[in-house]
Amino acid sequence: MRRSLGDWNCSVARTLEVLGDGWTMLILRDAFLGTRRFADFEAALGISKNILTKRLQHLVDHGVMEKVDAGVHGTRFEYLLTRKGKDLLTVVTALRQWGDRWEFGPGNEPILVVDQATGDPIEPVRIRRVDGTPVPSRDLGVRPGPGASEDTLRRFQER
Amino acid sequence: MRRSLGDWNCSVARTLEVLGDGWTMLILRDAFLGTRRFADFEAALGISKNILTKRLQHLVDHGVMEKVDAGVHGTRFEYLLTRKGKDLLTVVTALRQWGDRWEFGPGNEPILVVDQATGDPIEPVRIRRVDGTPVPSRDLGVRPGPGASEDTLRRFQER
DNA sequence: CAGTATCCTCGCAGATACTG
DNA sequence: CAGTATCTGCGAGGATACTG
Repeated sequence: MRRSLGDWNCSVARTLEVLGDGWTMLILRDAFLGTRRFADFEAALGISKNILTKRLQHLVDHGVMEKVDAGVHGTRFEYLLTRKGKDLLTVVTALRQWGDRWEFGPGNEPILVVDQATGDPIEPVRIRRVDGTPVPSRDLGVRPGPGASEDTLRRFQER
Repeated sequence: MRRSLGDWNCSVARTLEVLGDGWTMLILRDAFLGTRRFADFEAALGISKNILTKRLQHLVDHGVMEKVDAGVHGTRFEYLLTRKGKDLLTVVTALRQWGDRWEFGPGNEPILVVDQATGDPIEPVRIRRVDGTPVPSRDLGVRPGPGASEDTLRRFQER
């Protein structure tokens, strides 16, 4: 039986529980691009209503989006990214960036990260040393952190 | 009917086609931590053999991992991250980081990114300005890039 | 427009047994 | 050890109709 992702003592697994679903990431991508209304998500993604309802609800439940009534006359709901949600831009960007590099070819990015004040493009996510210099991925390693399980530690030693 | 993710003209969707599955990300997490052998993935994840076979095969097909015979006496297969695969560390790190911040609390990271030469921890992924200074997520915006569809552009204008 | 409420289908994932 | 082969279920996702 597959354990629930939330049971893992692992931030990666916990995060996947929130957005591991196939649609969620695409909803977020569109949200970053400014989509706010139910019908717009529906049309853009070609997702069925009941699924979209469930996904949006799930995101609201986890505090990633908030549902606000932006109705001027009558009700009109909008789904907006919270701060927690906006903080997922690194994840979306990392995904896009990898796709640009390995699955797509450069120059085709449908999403661009920009400085909101100036509108200028911003350098995409990178892993850096503490002095700020970027590290090529071949020079990067990984080791268990403070919260790692005994099992993780053991397997890490063996390698 | 749901379109195949690969049909989208979007790097995010393309990437999700490679690793959008529920297990794949966790396999990669363990791969980064040094897990190489079939049985170790199996034990660590509690995944059933046939599924694991399929996932690993999928990753090999997409050039994320390679299956090599590391047998000294007899055959012993190992699944290793390719360069393309190692380049996913930004994605895994972004996921972990978000989980640390929003779902877990700090100081619990089972994975730590380190400089392979020194072993020192490395600053996690961030989005930065061209001058190298990091940008808080609330100051970040997004706009359609070169490859954006007409539809995306239109919805972006409306917001 | 923004959803509920049903019904249905297909495929992912699990369990188990077997193989070189 | 590293899989393949088979059977089974269950639930995510789709289609459609209906509602305030």
